[in-house]
Amino acid sequence: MSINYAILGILSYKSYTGYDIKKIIQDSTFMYWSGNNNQIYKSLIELLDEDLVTSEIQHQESSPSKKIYTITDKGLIKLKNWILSEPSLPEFKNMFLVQMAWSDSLSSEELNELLAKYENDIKTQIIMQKEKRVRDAFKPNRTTREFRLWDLIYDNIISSYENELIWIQKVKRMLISTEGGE
Amino acid sequence: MSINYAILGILSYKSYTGYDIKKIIQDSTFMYWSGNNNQIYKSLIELLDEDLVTSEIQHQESSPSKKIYTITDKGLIKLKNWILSEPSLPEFKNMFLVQMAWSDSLSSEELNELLAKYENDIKTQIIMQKEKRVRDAFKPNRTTREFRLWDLIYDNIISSYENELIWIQKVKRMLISTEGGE
DNA sequence: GGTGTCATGTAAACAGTTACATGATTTT
DNA sequence: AAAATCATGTAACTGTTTACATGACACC
Repeated sequence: MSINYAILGILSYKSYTGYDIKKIIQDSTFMYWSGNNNQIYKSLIELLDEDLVTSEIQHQESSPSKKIYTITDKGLIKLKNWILSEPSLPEFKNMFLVQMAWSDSLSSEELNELLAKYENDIKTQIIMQKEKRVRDAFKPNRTTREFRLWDLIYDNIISSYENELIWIQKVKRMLISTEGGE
Repeated sequence: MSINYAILGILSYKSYTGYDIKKIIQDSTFMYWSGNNNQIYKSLIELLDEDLVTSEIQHQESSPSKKIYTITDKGLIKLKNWILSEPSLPEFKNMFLVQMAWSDSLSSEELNELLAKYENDIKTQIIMQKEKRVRDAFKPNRTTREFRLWDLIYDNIISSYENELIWIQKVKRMLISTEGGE
């Protein structure tokens, strides 16, 4: 499971509990998994079985016990090998394109409304992602280079949405400019 | 299942067999499902159960029998309602960003190599997607507007990859310009 | 007194992929 | 002679989501 590498990465930064990891993944845009319990706790069991992480139980008064996971040397090697491995291509899954593919059955008004809704949703996303960039708590910053790498990851996400915005605005222009034409 | 709407859309264009639909989806970039048998044939059974499509068996000499699926009025209504419904946001799933997040553990050379590989893969994709745009067989074109809509879908895919290329080139510049710095 | 956070985990359902199975015809 | 295409379908597995379950504390 690819989420295992995301978790190994997080643990290479610092030791965490499953609950911590869950929150980090849920709050992250680029670590795109939902981060539900089932995924995280199952992953951690797998990583333990493969000796890529160890766990230490920490009892607390008046709070549930924690299991703190720490990456092993074997885990660090596995992580580095994966980082060095062939990158995979981004997956663009956009149900809106499927909707658009058959939207010639709509009237101009209906189609314009649909496009406007999508444009609005994208604009909202851009604002949200820009806020996230400023507010996010989990942002490794051990070296100047690491800080820049993480900054560029935020750039990627924001520019993806901005590119989508430019595209949908082009779509609107192209369809309005030819309305009723031919 | 969202693929059901993609199939309804295809059948709103023309009646097809499961095998035809499978090939259309496999060849399409924006209909992003793998289009394996299990998905298609299961979907078609569901659509039949809900009376959104009907099937007609066509026997052929010296070839396996076909089941030709045709959309019903109920199916057309269901499709139109879905097209008019709230669009969902695009999903950008990019494992490369996760790789990059922890790549400060690499040397400059290793990192540059990783970035170069990704840049190359993206460039290849752009060429492939531009070829697909020209060569694709399945491209509804019943009205000028429909032709334009499909053209804009191709634009979306290509511009997504082009945006990714611009981004990775920026990443290279940003990291090289500060190499060894601070 | 209800909701939210901390912290672990499991059960059931749904979605998706890979591989298997059949059998004829066509292409290399 | 082998591989690919046409055409249907199933089995087994993997991955993902939603919901359930527990229990204490903090906040409103």
